[in-house]
Amino acid sequence: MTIGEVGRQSGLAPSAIRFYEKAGLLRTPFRKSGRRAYTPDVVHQLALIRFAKDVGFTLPQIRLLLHGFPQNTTASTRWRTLARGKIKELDEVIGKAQAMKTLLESMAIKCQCRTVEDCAKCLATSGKAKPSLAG
Amino acid sequence: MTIGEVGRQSGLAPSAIRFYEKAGLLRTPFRKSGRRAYTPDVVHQLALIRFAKDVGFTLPQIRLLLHGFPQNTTASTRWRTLARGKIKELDEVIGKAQAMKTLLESMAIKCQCRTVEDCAKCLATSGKAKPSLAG
DNA sequence: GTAAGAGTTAAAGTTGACTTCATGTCAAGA
DNA sequence: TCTTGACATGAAGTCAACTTTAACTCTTAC
Repeated sequence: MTIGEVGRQSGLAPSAIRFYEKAGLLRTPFRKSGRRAYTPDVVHQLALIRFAKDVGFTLPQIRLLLHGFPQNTTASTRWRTLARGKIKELDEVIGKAQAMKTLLESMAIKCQCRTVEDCAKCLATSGKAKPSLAG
Repeated sequence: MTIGEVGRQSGLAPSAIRFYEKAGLLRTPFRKSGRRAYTPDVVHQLALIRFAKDVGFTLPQIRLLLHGFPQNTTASTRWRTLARGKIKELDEVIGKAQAMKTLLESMAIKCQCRTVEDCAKCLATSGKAKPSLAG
């Protein structure tokens, strides 16, 4: 398969496929007169990469998942190892977003300020009571 | 106050304060022999900017909040107007992150694949049943 | 034989919110 | 007076995950 065909089947731009290759996610395929000649299983590999991206992994993390463990490491072990940290990250994202939403809703409901300058002073005086988002 | 003092009081780098000025969040202050000379209320304004950032607004949105409405628009109206869209965005973020987490947990629990290549094929065959994250 | 279309590369551009750098000015303290 | 430190500016660098561009090669169809 040419890189164009792989792109159509996987829904990716050829440039993205080349990029994944350079990033170490895909092995360099055979070349036929200079051009990449893929076997069809690369489409599965790309689907896996997409799935990993969908659950939040970065490209370096996906490279780790694919090629960063001792060779006899099972896939389930690889997933579990990486999933632990990522689930933590996701919990943080969720918590932070919920805190932001709460803060925003209470602001939209309770703010009686006439000018934004009033808000600035209001925040300064009530600042200590505000829930913190830091972390 | 010099920009350094403002930075120390607001917890921001002077470069960030200059950046906010250029981005249209802060009005250009008076100059004393070329240097920015601030009145203390800029610290409140910066606290407000930080708060807006904390609840998820981008700098262009904050500029809108501060200077993008007719002058007699109340602060509460400004907040409500901008909060509506942002809350929607946050709901999407939360939903997406929760979906990612669910997918990741089920992967970590249920994956029995020996190699990651098996995962790739497994995803290809069961792909239609997978919950979509698109959107 | 030639033109269109797809492939190749390396390098630069994109977005957001800044920081860092290079270079220059200025002011206060010893 | 001289040094040190803070300030000024504009340009370039940062991160992620690609895309776009420029310049070139190669295949295929006519």
